[in-house]
Amino acid sequence: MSIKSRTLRFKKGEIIQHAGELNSKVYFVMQGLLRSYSIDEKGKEHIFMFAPEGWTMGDATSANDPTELFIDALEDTECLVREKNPKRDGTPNGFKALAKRMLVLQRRVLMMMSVSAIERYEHFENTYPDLVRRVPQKMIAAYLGITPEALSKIRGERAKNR
Amino acid sequence: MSIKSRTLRFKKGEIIQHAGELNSKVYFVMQGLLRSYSIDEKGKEHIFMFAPEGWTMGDATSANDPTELFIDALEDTECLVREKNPKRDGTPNGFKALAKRMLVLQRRVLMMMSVSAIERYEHFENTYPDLVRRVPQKMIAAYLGITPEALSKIRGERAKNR
DNA sequence: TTCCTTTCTTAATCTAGGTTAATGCAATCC
DNA sequence: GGATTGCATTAACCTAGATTAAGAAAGGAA
Repeated sequence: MSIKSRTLRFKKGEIIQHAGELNSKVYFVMQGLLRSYSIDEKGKEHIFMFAPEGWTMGDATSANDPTELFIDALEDTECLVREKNPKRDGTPNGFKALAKRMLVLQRRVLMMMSVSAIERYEHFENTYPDLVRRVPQKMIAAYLGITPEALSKIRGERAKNR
Repeated sequence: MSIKSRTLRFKKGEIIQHAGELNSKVYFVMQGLLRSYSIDEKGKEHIFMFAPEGWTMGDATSANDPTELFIDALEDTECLVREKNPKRDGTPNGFKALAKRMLVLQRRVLMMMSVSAIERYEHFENTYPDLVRRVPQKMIAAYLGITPEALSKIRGERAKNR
């Protein structure tokens, strides 16, 4: 294990990454505890993950895009820092593809925690405009994590208000 | 793009992968629509993802472990099939590490959809026994996707029943 | 120590979404 | 064609968890 990487120390409470800034680093925790989290419009924190000893912490966004998560140290922490996204290939199974799927998953987890069923539905509509027609309602409900009855109600109410 | 891969066709409704069996394949959809899902103890389906044209569908488990998801075709589908987990390296940023993080995420999404707050808390306890003491309650709540008040109530009730 | 801030708990209320059940429709099979 | 099966909708009721508020306990800083 000797890709170029240096050791960094963070003090308890220190903010390592602010959402919205560029940060191409990944942190491997040797000692201590990091966490990553987002803050929604209401100011509420949603913790994406904890990284104690032996875990790796990083935002799934590409090195060129603004980060979506805050990262801070919950304890005095010592870790190895590396650059993320070695830009190998574009094959369907390459790093890039995996990284992209990670990002989708990261957002999905955060959505499940922070937004209401109707917002998740609307996000689904935007992400996959054609699937709304290709897939039965009850499957969309199962994807959103609600019952078909709840989805039907939501859609009914939304249709009324317009 | 020419890793060895062959084309397969599935008919609408066909089940491509059963949870619990070994399956080392990854499917890249050329035409049609696949979905992956789990079935919980109550028999309820939870859809993990849809894969229309251009998307890749695969279970995040390693090629040697039993799968956790069902995969079926929602439409007649044509796709490229490849083997997953090219076993490159064990560096913290290698495929293996990424794949492991994917699996954790996959499970987390499914948990958010299918299990109650108290079950998520107990799963957290088992996964990170020491973090329960190292991290403030309110942060555990933010990780579970509930309020600190709700977590406090849950813990209080559980302490009573024993 | 004392003060101050943050965290945790308890309790009263509220609400999004679940559950159950009935109905109408569309698709599939004989 | 009729019969069966599965899907979508509506409505009445129920419950897990949110919200609000107020104390109690626990840390930190002086």
